[in-house]
Amino acid sequence: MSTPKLTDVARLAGVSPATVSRAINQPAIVNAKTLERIQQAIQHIGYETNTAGRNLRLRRSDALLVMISDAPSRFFSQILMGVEAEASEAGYNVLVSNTQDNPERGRRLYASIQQSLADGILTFGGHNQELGDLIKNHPIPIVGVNEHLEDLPVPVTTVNNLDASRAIVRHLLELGHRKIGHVTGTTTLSSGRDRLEGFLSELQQAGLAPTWICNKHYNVESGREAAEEWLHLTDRPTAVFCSCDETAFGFIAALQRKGVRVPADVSVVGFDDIPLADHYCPALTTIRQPQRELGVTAVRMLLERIHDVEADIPNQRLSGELIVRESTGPPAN
Amino acid sequence: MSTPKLTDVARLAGVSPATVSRAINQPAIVNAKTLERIQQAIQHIGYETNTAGRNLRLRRSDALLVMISDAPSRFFSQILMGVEAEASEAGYNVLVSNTQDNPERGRRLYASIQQSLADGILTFGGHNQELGDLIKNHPIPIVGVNEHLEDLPVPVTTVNNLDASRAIVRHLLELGHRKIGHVTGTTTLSSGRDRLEGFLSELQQAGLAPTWICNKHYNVESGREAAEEWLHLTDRPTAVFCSCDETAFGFIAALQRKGVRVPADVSVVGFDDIPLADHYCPALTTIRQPQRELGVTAVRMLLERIHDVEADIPNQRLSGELIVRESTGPPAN
DNA sequence: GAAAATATTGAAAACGATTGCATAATCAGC
DNA sequence: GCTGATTATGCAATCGTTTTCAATATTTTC
Repeated sequence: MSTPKLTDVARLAGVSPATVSRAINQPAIVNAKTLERIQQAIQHIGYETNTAGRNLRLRRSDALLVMISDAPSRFFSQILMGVEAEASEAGYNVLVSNTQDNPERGRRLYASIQQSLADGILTFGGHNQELGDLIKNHPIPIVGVNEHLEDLPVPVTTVNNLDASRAIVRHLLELGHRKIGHVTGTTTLSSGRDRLEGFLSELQQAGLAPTWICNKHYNVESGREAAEEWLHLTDRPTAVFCSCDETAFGFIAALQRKGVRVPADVSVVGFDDIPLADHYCPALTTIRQPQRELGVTAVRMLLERIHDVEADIPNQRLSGELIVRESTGPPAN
Repeated sequence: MSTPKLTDVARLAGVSPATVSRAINQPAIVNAKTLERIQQAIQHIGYETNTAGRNLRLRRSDALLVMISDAPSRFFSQILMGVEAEASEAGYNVLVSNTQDNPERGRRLYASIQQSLADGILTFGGHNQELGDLIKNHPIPIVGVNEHLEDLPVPVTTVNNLDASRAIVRHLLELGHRKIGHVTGTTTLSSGRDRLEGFLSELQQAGLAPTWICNKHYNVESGREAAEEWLHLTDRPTAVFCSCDETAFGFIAALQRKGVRVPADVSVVGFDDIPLADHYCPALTTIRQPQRELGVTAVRMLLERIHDVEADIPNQRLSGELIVRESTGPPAN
């Protein structure tokens, strides 16, 4: 007497379970009269199809898996919201899993995927040994978010890091800066490399060489450390492109503490446009990432792959927008 | 020839499927010799139990559902990491779902829960109509995180907002402040109310009345708005307790823009201790929330409830820690 | 050494849905 | 009114596990 099942509906409607199943999944092929009777019955006893039974029979799961291989990324939750919305729209559930540091957990996860835990994988963050193995052994739909996966035949969606970085440099050049520095992100990640490359190439095109390259990671501490270095430079850049907003904040805060003013003494640019960027003092000039759209796009790509395993899915580069605020201005002199 | 199943293992090991199942789930009751043979076979063909089949038979899902009813909360991803880690440890998967604004989606979700989509629910954020209905109709294990759910018999885990707020006020009193204000969080949420109440009660105990109460929400904009108000006050508090770090940042940034110095002109305290708090200028005095631990605790409570539906599970209040940094100091005069 | 107790295993029936094949019912055309 | 095409339905097998019940093998006990 617990949850009603297909059979209960069938009995109530006076038809066979097969017909009820068809009424639900392919209403077109069942007689209008019968259909209505069945729908009434479903309404009446509040029937909902059982996922486990259906999954077992259909050998699929209606679930997407979100994998995060590192600490919660900079704006993970924003993207996740996009993922969730789009997936749910398409009738899929979203599983979250973190493979951090634990190869065994990663292995178990991948193993369980082959059998209907999830129909596809969305992976955040960089390359990953187990992921590579998985793909080799069991072709399963996978789409990468934010970072390219070296050597792996996995379509990815990212912001156009190259163009965005170039736009930043152009902005600084237009303000009159000639001595420009860059605090890199994690350069083992493709985004870190692309931002660096965009920075370098645009400078080169202007006939300039970078004044300062500071190799760091995507976090606040990196900004503070970079500030230390900057303070000790003999030839200081008048503008610094930090690889993400957090780094920019750490950089600015550490400088302010030493009495250096932004942008009067040095201009600073970030990347991402996190909510705080507009409410910092000074408000941060940065690149707005289409966070939610990244999630949505990733799901669309994944579903396409799921529905047609052979489909050739190209990488998607979404464009970031330069948001000019207070942290950039003309060079001191 | 695709993924090996129980039967394949059985055939290879020369036993019945039943024995293989036992070897996996209750190794103790199967003969040592047989057990080893079975394990060899499992290893050999790389068998992994099929979730759908198992779930169907056992009528459960080994999955927990994370519900988020509002925009990605302030430190959602941190807590989610805790949830994921603890759940995975116990062999559970984590589903993420967002019911925001869409009652139909909420309904569908709840409906599908009754039948093995998830064994339990973790809900972030406040009360929720559908949730109430769900509980009434189908008792299912649920645990709340961060916020109390009015009227619903749902155990929750939160930081001890009352004590933390009191600690903040005590800190400000010790610094010599007598005119203290509070920018509230969302007071339709229990956390917002508790922080306010802690603030008021500690002041009262010191024989003081609040100088300023500014009703806002948990976000950056609120901080900026509150700053506007503060600037127009005739009797300005010398210290302001902002209900979360973001609000504090918005508040400080807007003040700095007007030339008001923190903490020289006004002391500011936040709540949460997000990563940026330590790298702001000035570094923010705030309450450190045990974010990851909140997630872990929530999962433990939920699992307890799942294993014993009758269990009486008390609310868990984790304690926050006051972190004194640069944004608070003695009053101006 | 036989009876009784215990330890291992297997056969078969679920769990709840979907679907290929076959059958029954309806209908068009002459 | 009969044949052949079409439309609707039902039967029964299947997806991969788990578990009850009964049967067999192994010990233990006297």
